[in-house]
Amino acid sequence: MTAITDLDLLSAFVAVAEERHFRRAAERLHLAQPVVSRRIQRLERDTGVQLLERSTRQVSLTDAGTGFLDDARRLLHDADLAVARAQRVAQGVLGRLSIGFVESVAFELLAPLLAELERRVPDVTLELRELSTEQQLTDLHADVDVAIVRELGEHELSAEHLRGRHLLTERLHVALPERHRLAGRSTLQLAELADLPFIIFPRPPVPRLHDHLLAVCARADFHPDVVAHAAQYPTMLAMVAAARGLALVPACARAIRPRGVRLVPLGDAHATTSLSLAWQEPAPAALDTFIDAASAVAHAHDTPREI
Amino acid sequence: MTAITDLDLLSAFVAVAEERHFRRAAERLHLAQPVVSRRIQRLERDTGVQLLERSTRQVSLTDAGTGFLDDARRLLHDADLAVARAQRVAQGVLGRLSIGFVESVAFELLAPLLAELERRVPDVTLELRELSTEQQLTDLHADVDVAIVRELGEHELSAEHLRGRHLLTERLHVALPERHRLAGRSTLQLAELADLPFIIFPRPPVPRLHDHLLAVCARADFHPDVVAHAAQYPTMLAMVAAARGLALVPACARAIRPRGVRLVPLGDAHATTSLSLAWQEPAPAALDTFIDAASAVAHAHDTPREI
DNA sequence: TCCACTGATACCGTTTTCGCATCATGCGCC
DNA sequence: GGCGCATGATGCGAAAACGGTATCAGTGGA
Repeated sequence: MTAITDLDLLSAFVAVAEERHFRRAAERLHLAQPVVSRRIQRLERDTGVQLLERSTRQVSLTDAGTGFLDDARRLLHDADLAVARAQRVAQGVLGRLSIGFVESVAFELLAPLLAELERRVPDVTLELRELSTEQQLTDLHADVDVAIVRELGEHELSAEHLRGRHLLTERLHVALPERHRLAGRSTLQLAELADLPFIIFPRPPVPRLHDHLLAVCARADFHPDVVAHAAQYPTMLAMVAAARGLALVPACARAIRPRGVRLVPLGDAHATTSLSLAWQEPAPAALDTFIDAASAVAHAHDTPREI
Repeated sequence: MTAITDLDLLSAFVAVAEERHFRRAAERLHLAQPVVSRRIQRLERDTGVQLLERSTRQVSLTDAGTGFLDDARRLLHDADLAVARAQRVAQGVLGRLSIGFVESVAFELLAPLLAELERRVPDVTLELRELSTEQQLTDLHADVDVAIVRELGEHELSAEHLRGRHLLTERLHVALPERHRLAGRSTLQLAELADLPFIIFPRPPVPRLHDHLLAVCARADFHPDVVAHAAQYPTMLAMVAAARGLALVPACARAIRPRGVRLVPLGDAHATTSLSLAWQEPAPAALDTFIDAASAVAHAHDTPREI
């Protein structure tokens, strides 16, 4: 098998072919002229093909050399390109990133986050998957590189290679039918809702938020009177609009402007809910940029408004 | 500039990536295992990118390595391809050959010659140019790699790097109007034509054939009574058919079966005309095959018939 | 005829690279 | 749970490869 192993030989050949002069080619390559002579000899020996016709007065390409010149240039270029691509993947500016997120992220956060990622890493292909928090933490290493989840506890990060980071905390709001007697209030206390009917997230599919909201109520010393369950926000808010009960939702639910529903912020200090990032090591290099972008976008949404 | 110079590093990387095992990769490459370890290290150092994740128990590709594997395989393949192409050009089975030929070659010789070349060197692109002998010998190094010419003298080959080779000799025929009194003869002697009117090739565009035919007549001790000139065979034979005169043409003119014209072979020993190849060094590698094919085709046409 | 200039070669010191032997580490088995 | 085996990494000495300087040899022009 006669094959090329050293791209320096190709560089020498390209230089000589373009300069048609061994000494000038050597200068271009910052080498002594005999080195270039030997590289051309080695290239011709390795390929078994005479590529250059040379006398002491002039250098010219053979037919085989003419064709090989194009191939050599392309090979050198492709080699550089391959290295550059690998470097860009390692830097996280090229590649693929699979992002999982809970439904409510799509209300406000997702659009500016995608815009920011497009700005920072346009060559990273994003795969978006709307999933529940539970599904995401389970599938984390399979389909999802990074998850945006609700109510991630610090203690959960002890799992193997599981890492997490708090993103933002938002105030809980009460969703009321717009003709409800409390709908005109600018703020409410949980205690005022103790005897009212609640629509709440069902435990089996979304246990985390279910448990969190019950815990929030418990800190206000009551157990809500649950009259219905809904696993998605539009369903839940439609039920509120139909005056079946009221619901506790994150502030970002305001963004979907539900018809016939008023959202009133809760004044209780602990009436909040958090969004966090979670991922599993090793992660794609684009993750760092993603975390940065997500934090920036969350911060921009967080500070101007009250939590 | 961080770049690859050694394709052996890529081979090592591909082997390790495919085997996911340094020792097996080393065996595949017929190397000791430490060599492979160091080649991977060198590749990662040269590119500045970690391509493999390796513990003592398993080897896996990083994201950058996964993409780089494809590029590395393609680069190695392209390098082999480039060498193979150059070798094929040097062997003359790939490339380009420009063939010049005089008009009469198209009558008989050209078709089987092209078929033979297609069979022997299908990847050689042929450029065909019908030109006079004079034009070909002038343009030889410019546009035409090899010329098929009439009446090439040995003394002409003394020119710089001009080479030649006799191809075939064919008998001259007399072209007569089919109702001419001599048209029924199976053979004729030049001396019988001494007083008849001749149509002949004009000297300026085709001096070689003009001079040759006059010389042939001179050896039969007469100077033809030239009543008209024609530079192409169809024109000349149309004039013969119109009974303007008679003409001397090579045997291959039979192949065009001119209407209203009879071709009668000349019995004189010297009443022949030759086709030769001419080329200029250096010539494309495909020339050898061409000479071989042309000789074979000429021989096949030459031997079954009388010259 | 000589000179200037070209690519090829000889030689030498340095660097690189190879293979062997060995080390460090991590998983599995008893 | 400690021992053993397999794996990739490292140390080292010998050999090969490589680059640079000096020089040779061929060619074309003054």
